[in-house]
Amino acid sequence: MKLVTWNVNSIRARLDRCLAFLERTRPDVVCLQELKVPDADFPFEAIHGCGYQAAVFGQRTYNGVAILSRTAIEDVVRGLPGDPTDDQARLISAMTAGVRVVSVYVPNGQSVGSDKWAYKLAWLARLLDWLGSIDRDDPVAVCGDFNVAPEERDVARPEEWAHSVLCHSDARAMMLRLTQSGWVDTMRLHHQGPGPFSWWDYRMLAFPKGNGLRIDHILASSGLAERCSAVWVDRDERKGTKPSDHAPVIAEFGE
DNA sequence: ATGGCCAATTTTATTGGA
Repeated sequence: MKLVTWNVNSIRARLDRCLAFLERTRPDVVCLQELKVPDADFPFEAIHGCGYQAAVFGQRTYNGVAILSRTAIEDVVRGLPGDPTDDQARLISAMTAGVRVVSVYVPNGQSVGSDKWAYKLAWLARLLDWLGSIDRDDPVAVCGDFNVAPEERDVARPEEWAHSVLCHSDARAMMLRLTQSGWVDTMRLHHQGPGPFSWWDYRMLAFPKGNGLRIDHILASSGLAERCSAVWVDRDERKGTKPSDHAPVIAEFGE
């Protein structure tokens, strides 16, 4: 089973690239983030034409997450529990291909100390609470843009990013709690770094200069992680015309 | 062997991203 997570930074702006990626890579399941469309404007027909079902939790302008699958998608749950006042479309979960799949878009946090920073930490705390209630013996994959580079080896230039919202110790502590509670960072099963990176800023020639960070992750429950045979980043997706600033992260699972 | 922000909307500026 080939599983992908990809922050596309607008599904409408990225549709052609997204379809070409599906044709070339033929993943079984794809978690998308930053759709930036309401459900009504999601390109269901084009995705179906590629052979994929889609479960969508969209939102106008910002956020929006989806799960695509070549097989049936069941038990779709939209939104992260724990705060009835939160109306941001940042999490969708569903059963497909024998796995509970979660597509997450963690808040960026903008700047340390801002209102958005507080929202990021509160959202991560809610995510940890919710994931704590899930049995890690079941096959579960939590995939998405976590907006956290968990360790120094996840940053090409750590000194440059030391004070950013992506590397702050409070955010890193949340990721550490996840990986210490039975959620396996699948990339680190197969690659010890530095890198591979999954995001490069559009500005300042970050990509050609190699100024990347690993902020997109595929976490697997203990039960699923045992089946993880390979993980990699499709770096080529960051090249060429109109790329997303994120590259897809891909994990392969046996059986 | 990549390229000097990008996308959406509030649209010829502004906001948020990360």
